[in-house]
Amino acid sequence: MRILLAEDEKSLSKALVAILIKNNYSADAVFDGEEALSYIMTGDYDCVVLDVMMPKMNGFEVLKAVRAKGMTVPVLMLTAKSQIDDKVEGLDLGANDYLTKPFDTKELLARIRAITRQATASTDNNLRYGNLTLNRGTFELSTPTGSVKLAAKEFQMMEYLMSNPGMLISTERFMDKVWGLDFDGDINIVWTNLSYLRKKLVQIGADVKIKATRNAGYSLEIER
Amino acid sequence: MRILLAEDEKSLSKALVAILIKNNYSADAVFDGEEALSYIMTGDYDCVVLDVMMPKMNGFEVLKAVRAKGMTVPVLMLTAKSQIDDKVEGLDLGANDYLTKPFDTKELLARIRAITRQATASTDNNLRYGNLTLNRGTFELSTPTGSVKLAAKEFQMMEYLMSNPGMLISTERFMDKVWGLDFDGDINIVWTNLSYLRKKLVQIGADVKIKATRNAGYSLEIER
DNA sequence: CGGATGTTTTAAGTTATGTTTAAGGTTCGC
DNA sequence: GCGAACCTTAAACATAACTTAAAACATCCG
Repeated sequence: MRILLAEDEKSLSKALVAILIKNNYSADAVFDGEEALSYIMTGDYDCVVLDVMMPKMNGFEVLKAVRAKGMTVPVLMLTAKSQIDDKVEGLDLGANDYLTKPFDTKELLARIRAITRQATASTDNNLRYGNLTLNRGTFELSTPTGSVKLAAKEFQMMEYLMSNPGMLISTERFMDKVWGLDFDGDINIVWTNLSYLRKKLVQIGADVKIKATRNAGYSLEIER
Repeated sequence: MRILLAEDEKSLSKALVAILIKNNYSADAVFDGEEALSYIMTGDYDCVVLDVMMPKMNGFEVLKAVRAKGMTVPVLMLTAKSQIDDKVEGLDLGANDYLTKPFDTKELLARIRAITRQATASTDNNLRYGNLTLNRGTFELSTPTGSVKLAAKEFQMMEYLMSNPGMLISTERFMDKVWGLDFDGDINIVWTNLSYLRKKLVQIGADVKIKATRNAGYSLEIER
């Protein structure tokens, strides 16, 4: 689950990112409205936490632009203090929820869970494909005959594959989605992790393979 | 995937085209706003990268004209430096995203992926002609009786043929589109790949042929 | 703190597949 | 029937994809 945090106050931003990561989200931070907008437009995020007061473009302007493009990504807005007018304006523009500073981190996490749940609309915490089950809480990937625990990156790759069964996902897309746009390591890292994943699939006797299509990408495929 | 690059600075333009082609896009370059507009109006492009500062018509004027005609092609604008007013103006006019010069080529590619993904997600991703269907996501060419996977070059040639059905396309044109202007190999390479394509067409029982017209070019033709 | 354990990333070597070259064959227009 | 344009095939080459090992990092626990 990838979250974008747009908050210009550096110390708060840093603290929140740490908290999010600790709670198994992958989080990217941006510090002004323009950056926020252009990161959101990549479509790589499952949730956006958007401060209203920001340099260059404020949170409302960003939200307005995002919705104008037809993007439905859940947005949680942060307002400095409980301004009724702010709330009304934000709701009109299509924000999913509000939080008034200062807030409790527990509440932030709860609201993030709430709006992302709404979006994914699935009460079931497991993903299934073929004889595979991926438990999103424990990172366990299992078949009737065995199970392994996935590491975080492996888990994100598998989660992405399993939530788009049969769809082709390019190496670059994996990079964008799992490592984030500003990662600048080698592309090899995707291949390495795919390799580990495949090994684990064999280990637990999965009837699912990760199939490569040269120059195009990867997809899950049920064997014979 | 065809991309139009409108950028008047020649050396930058050339470098970007080379990068785009290397990444399996087929790219055309234009050097002023008027040209850009008339190329965009052909409707042949899946994405436009548009510099703001250009001779004859600037990027905003072009964008405005394009949207006024009701064209929804995704547009990525390039601004010389982070001008807030520019961003706001462009967004109002219907740009899909922004990039501030100088930028990293990796970021450019990521943003192109992002805006084209949005666009292609909703619309049909297949090209059709005769009993043929070309899936642009998986590179699969199929008929009711069979299907094959195309290699990247084959795919680009076929995509180009199918998006200009019946049109005559010269060997040189193929070279430019698929291999790029600065490719300096033999012309034979086009023939070789056409040959492979034809073989695959027969294999899957296509009712479409790639017809050669001596000294003129190639075109798709439905066999009666 | 400091060693143990597990994860992520880098590096380097290997394999498979797609791309290009090369060379000879065929067809067409004159 | 001759030359230019086009076609085909196979072999040489290039590179995307894969794997493994080891280095770098992070986390946990005494």
